[in-house]
Amino acid sequence: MKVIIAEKPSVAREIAKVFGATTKKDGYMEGKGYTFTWAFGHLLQLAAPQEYGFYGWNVQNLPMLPLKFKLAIRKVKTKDGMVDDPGVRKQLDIIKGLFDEATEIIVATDAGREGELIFRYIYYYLKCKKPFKRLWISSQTDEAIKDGFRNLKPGSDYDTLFNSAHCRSQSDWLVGMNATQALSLSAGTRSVLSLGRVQTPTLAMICARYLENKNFVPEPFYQVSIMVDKDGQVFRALNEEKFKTKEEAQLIIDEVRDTASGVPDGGHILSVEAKPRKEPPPLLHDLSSLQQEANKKKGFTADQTLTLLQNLYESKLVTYPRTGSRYIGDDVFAGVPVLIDKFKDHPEFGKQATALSGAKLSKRSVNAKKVTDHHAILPTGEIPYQLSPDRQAIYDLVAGRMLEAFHQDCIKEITKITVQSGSNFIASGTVISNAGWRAVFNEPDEDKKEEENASLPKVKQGENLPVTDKSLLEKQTKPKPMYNEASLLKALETAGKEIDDEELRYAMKDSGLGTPATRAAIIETLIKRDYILREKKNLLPTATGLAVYDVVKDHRIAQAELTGNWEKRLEEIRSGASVESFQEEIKAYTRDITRELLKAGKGMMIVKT
DNA sequence: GCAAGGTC
Repeated sequence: MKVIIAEKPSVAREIAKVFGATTKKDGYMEGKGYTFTWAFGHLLQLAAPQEYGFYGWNVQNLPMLPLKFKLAIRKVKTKDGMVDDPGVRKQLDIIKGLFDEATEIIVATDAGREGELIFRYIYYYLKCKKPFKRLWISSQTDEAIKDGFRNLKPGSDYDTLFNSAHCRSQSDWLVGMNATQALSLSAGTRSVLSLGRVQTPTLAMICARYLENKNFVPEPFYQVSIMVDKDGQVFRALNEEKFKTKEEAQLIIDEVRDTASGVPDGGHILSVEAKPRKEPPPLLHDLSSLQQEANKKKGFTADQTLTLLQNLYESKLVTYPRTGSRYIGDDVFAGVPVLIDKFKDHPEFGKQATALSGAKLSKRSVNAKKVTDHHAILPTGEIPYQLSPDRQAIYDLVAGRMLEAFHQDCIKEITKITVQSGSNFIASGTVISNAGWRAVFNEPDEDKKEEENASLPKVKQGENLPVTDKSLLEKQTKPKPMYNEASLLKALETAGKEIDDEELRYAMKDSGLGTPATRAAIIETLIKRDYILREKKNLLPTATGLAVYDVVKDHRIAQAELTGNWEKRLEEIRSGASVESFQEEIKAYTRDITRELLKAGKGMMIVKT
């Protein structure tokens, strides 16, 4: 008997379907001489400190450097403390029974570092010795699965991938457990002051932005604008120079040849530029972009969006939610026209779905090379029935984005009129001549400038028009806004570096902080620790958060670059570099940070709020 | 009581 093990039930079911195996058993399926079972993500984790003899929280134990890490069943919190998750224990028993009967195991966990770790931890925990082969696919279509089974790889091909995964796991344990105890013990508060490779740089970003915003000194500046009249249609034109003093701006005002100063046609049209601009449709959603959109449009937290999306996924209404890819492969794209047709009767999108039906679809989101473990989020085409309003809202964001992503470009007519009246003034206006993808949600363009005119009259170069008004604008420089969940999620993708270009940001995905699946949990952890709080939409540090930031801000543990460096080393391990030298560096770093925090925490000021 | 990673 061959046993196939997947990372999660949905994938096992997909594979079983391709084989034509339909017999459902408790915790697995079977048919055609194969058995299909699954994990639920990580069933096993590195054992807690007490499993190595480090009892209690005690300075004497630090740094805790286990000689050999142990594995333990995933825990759940109950009123009696942490206990083995009963569901996990049961599934492990089922897997053990199947492995015992197996002649061969086929590893079908997700094609990536963590997928490898999920299987290997099970395999080693169960002390299994059976031979195993690896299924390596990046799409779960029938064709991709069949293809993958024709090309099974030797299990040992992925030994170095496992090594890098295991190193990642141990390193996070060593640095996180030791730093957390060191700081908590030395600060002398009885509360937990947790630190970690991901959560601490995240906290640092929130605190740094908060302080920058709070300490920002606004500087006043002055600009001049005029109102110009074309046959009764009045538009605003702005002098683009920013002046530090009122007096300088006043000189510009004084030169304006407006009607009040006795000049009937004092606005000379120097030039009129009108050019169309194409705005391509947005990419399909991955989890992070959907969380950002849902936060902006509906005010949902990252955690709420993930929960709602998981619900929709379990109801088979949307594809796998925790994806980091905004693309689909050609195989999935082939099914998109049918999918679009399913929305012809949708109350909000019906018209757009009908318009798209049979039309040429944009292929911007189609790129098999950019599909990683999972493709972008799509509706499955199943018809939803009586969704709660929140679930419906998320479902509509997914469905609407699909229609947008395959729609035509939005064509904008951008007009720029330069008016001379003493100095030069510029009027700009954007008119959408063909809405394209923007017709789906039909919402105003968010990055429109304040001074932009809704529409501009037709004027000709060389014309002289009356200037009906002139005004001095008093403005102030503004600080960067505090982080909210949307802007924080975006910043985590690029580890705090500010990159606006969508494609460029996408290229940095692998060097971001955390993963799509964990970012919501990171935010919740910081809130649970009383490091940050939600105030309206913003995420603000608490006194405790700021105190922790103050202690760690100059240490590597607070810097996103730590993850970048680890990732570089882990990638080298994956391609065969020595595991030992990295492990020694991590141990040395653990000793350093523990020693420093034991000292630094003593001077820490925790103001209890 | 603690990390980050995955998922019901």
